[in-house]
Amino acid sequence: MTFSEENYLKAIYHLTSHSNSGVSTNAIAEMMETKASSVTDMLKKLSDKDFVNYKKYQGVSLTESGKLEAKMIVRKHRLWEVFLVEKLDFSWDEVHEIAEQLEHIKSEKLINKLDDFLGNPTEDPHGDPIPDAKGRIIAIEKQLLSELVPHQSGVCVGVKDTSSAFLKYLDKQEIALGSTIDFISKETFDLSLKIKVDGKELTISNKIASNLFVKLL
Amino acid sequence: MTFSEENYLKAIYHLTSHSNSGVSTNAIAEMMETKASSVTDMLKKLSDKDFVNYKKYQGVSLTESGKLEAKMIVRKHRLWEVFLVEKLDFSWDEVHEIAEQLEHIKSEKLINKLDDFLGNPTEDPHGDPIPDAKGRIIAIEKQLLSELVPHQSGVCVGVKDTSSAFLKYLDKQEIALGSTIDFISKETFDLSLKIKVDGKELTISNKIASNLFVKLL
DNA sequence: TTTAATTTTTAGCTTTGTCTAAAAATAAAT
DNA sequence: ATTTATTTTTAGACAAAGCTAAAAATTAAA
Repeated sequence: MTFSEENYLKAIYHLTSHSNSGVSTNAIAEMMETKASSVTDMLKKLSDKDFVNYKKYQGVSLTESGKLEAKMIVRKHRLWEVFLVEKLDFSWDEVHEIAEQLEHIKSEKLINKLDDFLGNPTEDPHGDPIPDAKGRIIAIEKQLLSELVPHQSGVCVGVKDTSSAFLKYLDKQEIALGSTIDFISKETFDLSLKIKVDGKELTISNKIASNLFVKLL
Repeated sequence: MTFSEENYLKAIYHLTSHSNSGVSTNAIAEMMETKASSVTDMLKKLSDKDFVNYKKYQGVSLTESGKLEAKMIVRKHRLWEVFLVEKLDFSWDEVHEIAEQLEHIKSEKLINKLDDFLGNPTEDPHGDPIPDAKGRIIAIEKQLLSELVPHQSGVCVGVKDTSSAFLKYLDKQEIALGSTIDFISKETFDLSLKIKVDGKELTISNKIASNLFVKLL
């Protein structure tokens, strides 16, 4: 399995995980920052290897085998992110790029030993679940902060947007995984939210709120 | 810099490190398990990028810039090997292949943080020196066990052959880095050596002795 | 010092993954 | 229900890195 094939599988996995139907050639091209024609070529190859169900013009979905492969790549990516943050003291906005490289290292023994070394974590530094060695995922119950109604409270358990810009914003506002968030009120004009983060009052835009996952208290 | 370019630089580095003259196309081809024609192609590319001094039919050597690149790859390889053995509990015969992949991960920050995390080791699990961030190498004084004369003693500080077969043999004989080795006598017929390893008497072939580095006591 | 053997390079082909441009299929709109 | 727009696929080209086979240069041998 080449790096490129792995990246396609991962992209298809992420595009289909939240909407269990097929995904379009264009959607993959956009996510991979490549051209639709390149995607078509790769889909043929992945289809030959039975990693995807592909019929011309009909979109594509992962086979069981493709899904497992994709999960193993995600597993590696997220475990390496934990390593970088927990052991090497990287901040959560720096780890994605490096993990993009590390996720392609091939050694099952390595990844399972790394998993043990890290204490078998179930979430990565952004709150995303880490598949186990068999591809099982324990999904935590969580919702977007923007979906709450005033006077509800929760603990910050994840971010939807993992861009460096967003994560650095959160650092500046001292919002981190584990922070307690009390939803005080919503401004009807711009949908901005008044919240308390670990007791400290703060106003955030709706865009911020719709990228923060919380677990209700 | 591609993986392939990095692998060529590394090969040329290893081939020239112990004999500071140029190296032949064929020697590189043999080390890389590829064809001479492929080597020629790559040498042109590396020469264009000023990593090697190359003139047709005249052999090749590394430029300063090429040597530094090569050392950084060796640095990464050996630091990852330390990580695998010290932190993930791999044995010294398992780490080479995985480090061959990890050495190509691109992030200076990563490798320097890893270096610190490991306590800035100066040797890898096989006793080979680890270049520092600037490419400096502290060479330990060592010689092959086969070069000693009877009644000399030393501490095992490295192996020349790092093949899995050899390392597993050493494990079986309980010879490890740090073992004290007393050279008792040499058999004139087959040049085999009678030695004591941490006090325990043992006979080893000359082939074994000429792949073990010791530091004289 | 020619001839023979070896080494190295060139020329041309293959595969992988990408691209552009054009054709075909599907979806949307009048 | 056509026409128009969009999406997707095909066809053909390109760069990277490898290969084989043949040519050129170097080295060794007679």
